[in-house]
Amino acid sequence: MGRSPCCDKNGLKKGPWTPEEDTKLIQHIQMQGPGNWRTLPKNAGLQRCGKSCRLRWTNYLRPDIKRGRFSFEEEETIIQLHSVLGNKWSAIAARLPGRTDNEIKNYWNTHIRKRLLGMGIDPVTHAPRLDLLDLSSLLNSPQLNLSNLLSLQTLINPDALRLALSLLSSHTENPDIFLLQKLQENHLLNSQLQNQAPVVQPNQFDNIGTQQIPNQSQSLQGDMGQIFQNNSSGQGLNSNLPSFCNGISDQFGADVSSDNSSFQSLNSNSSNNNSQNLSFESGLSTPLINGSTEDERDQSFCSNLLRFEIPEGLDFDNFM
DNA sequence: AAACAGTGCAACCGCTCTGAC
DNA sequence: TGTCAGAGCGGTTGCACTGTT
Repeated sequence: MGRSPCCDKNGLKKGPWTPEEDTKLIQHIQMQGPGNWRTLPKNAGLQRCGKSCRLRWTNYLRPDIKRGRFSFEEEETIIQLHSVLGNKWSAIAARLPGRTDNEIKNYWNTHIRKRLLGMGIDPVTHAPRLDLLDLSSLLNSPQLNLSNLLSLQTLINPDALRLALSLLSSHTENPDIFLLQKLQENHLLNSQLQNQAPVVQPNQFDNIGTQQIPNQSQSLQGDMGQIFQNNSSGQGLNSNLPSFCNGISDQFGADVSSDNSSFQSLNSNSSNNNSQNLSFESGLSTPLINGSTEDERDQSFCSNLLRFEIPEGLDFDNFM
């Protein structure tokens, strides 16, 4: 179609804005309003394209922009919204007064994403990915039993399973190698029986609310419950998780053993299969946590992440 | 003190969406 | 109904800053 560019690139300035340019833009918008962005630079006496002016204004100069470090509440809100909305940064920004989509996007990519990965949580699906955790520390514990291993199989990527097997193979005194081999065999069997990968893939839950969730995900709740149930007695997987993720297992242990509600979001959605009636209120009313150290922050961050539930009655249209 | 690597963020790019004609 | 321009959006880049060796 050959659409014309938004502006004539020749002679127009690019790169960082100077204070003088900022002043010109602010003064013009305060007097005239933004109006037409394409004609704005000329009227304001700026050697910039309209698009650059619009971005500068919306991302930096707007008077209602809140600058500075994200609070913990904001961070939690971002994570929770992202788990529902995905990379709809503008929709997320609409729920965070004073924050821009660009700012949130940057903060996600530079801080939150890394932290989630470090905790073994897939930043795309927000599901725990045990294959992202340190499997060697996980498997070197004598407390690992067949029940837990069989429970893990829906979460562990077959490649990670093979890796774990090889790790255990190097510890010949460890009797769990037999169990792991059984687990791998079971994996192969599942793969043959079902014409799909028997693991939780990153995008497995992308279509929650819009289509039927595979049975695989329904088994997830029971599996996770089984895994973390042992935790209440101080045994089981909890002690095998890396220290930075204690918050996860603590929370799971408590929640699952009491009411089996962890991961309810996945199942409640799959059973309801009705994204139109979901409400976001409880999802946004996150508890205020005053942890000040990074460790405390990570722990509560970790636990609350996995507690997130997509409430019934959420109306996605409100966010789009 | 200098070199290098890692990190954070503002700004840009290019595609998509939307509404006017 | 199709075309087009404006605006919005998500992904990416480039650079300044900071920490480490």
